Amino acid sequence: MERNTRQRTAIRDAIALANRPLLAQEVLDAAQTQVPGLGIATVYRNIKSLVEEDVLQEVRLPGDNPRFEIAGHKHHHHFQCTQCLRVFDVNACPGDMSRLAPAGFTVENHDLTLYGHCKDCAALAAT
Amino acid sequence: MERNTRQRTAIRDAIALANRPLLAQEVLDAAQTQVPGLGIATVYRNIKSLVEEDVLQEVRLPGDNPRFEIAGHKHHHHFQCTQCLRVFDVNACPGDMSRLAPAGFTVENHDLTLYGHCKDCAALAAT
DNA sequence: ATGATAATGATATGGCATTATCATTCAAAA
DNA sequence: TTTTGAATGATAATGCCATATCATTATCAT
Repeated sequence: MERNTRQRTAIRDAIALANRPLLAQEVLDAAQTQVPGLGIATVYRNIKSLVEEDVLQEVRLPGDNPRFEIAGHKHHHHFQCTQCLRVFDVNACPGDMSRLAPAGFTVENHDLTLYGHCKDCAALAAT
Repeated sequence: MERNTRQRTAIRDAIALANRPLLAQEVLDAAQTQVPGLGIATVYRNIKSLVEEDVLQEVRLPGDNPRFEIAGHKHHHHFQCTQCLRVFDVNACPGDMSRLAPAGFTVENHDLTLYGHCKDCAALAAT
């Protein structure tokens, strides 16, 4: 992955513009609007190299396949809409979690996932 | 699954005694101490029916296969040791998460996973 | 204790995400 | 513009978890 191809650019841009973590399939769908013939293998290849280059970072949610977002965001969490299943960033954190763990356990990190209805789906449900 | 077999009992007991969520493979390992010839297919079959009967409930952690614990516990979260990879219950919760979500989003539920060293691994690391 | 049949164990199969293969295309250095 | 090999796209192969299959075993109502 040393050359700048239309495909690679479309993949990186699709993830950057989405502003939320995308599944490999979502990346393919989004990037195909720029490069119609784009193949899924190219998506996986470029995601992998972009993660190795720290341009992207992997986001894992319980029970789901990996999603990818632009790396470098400060500590944050995620929200998954139970309706459309899309995942969004949550730029907030309840704070220190050390006190929650049982005695003798040391807490180094944490993951928080919120579930509910996203703005779009909540608006639809309200009608 | 209408008969009480040694296998079914061993599987349910193994999960109950572990007092933490177990992977199918961990259930097999634990239950085989009671029923040496136990097969993995029987573990999957019984876990499935015990979940349908609400005796067990599934626990999903980011990036991991399903684990299973006795159902009916009150709202709680989980801790995964980054050393031994075992998962433990955390009987605590930071509380209401509604305020964390972006405007327009409604929060109905949440999952929290703590990462660090469990009591056993922390003790070993301290030596 | 016996018989009907549910459950088991070994293993083949399925499902699905990801990776490997390879002929072809195309980026970019000269 | 030519050249070269990295990247692509189509698809086969892989890996892993879970389920299906089926001959055998064992539960439990009678």
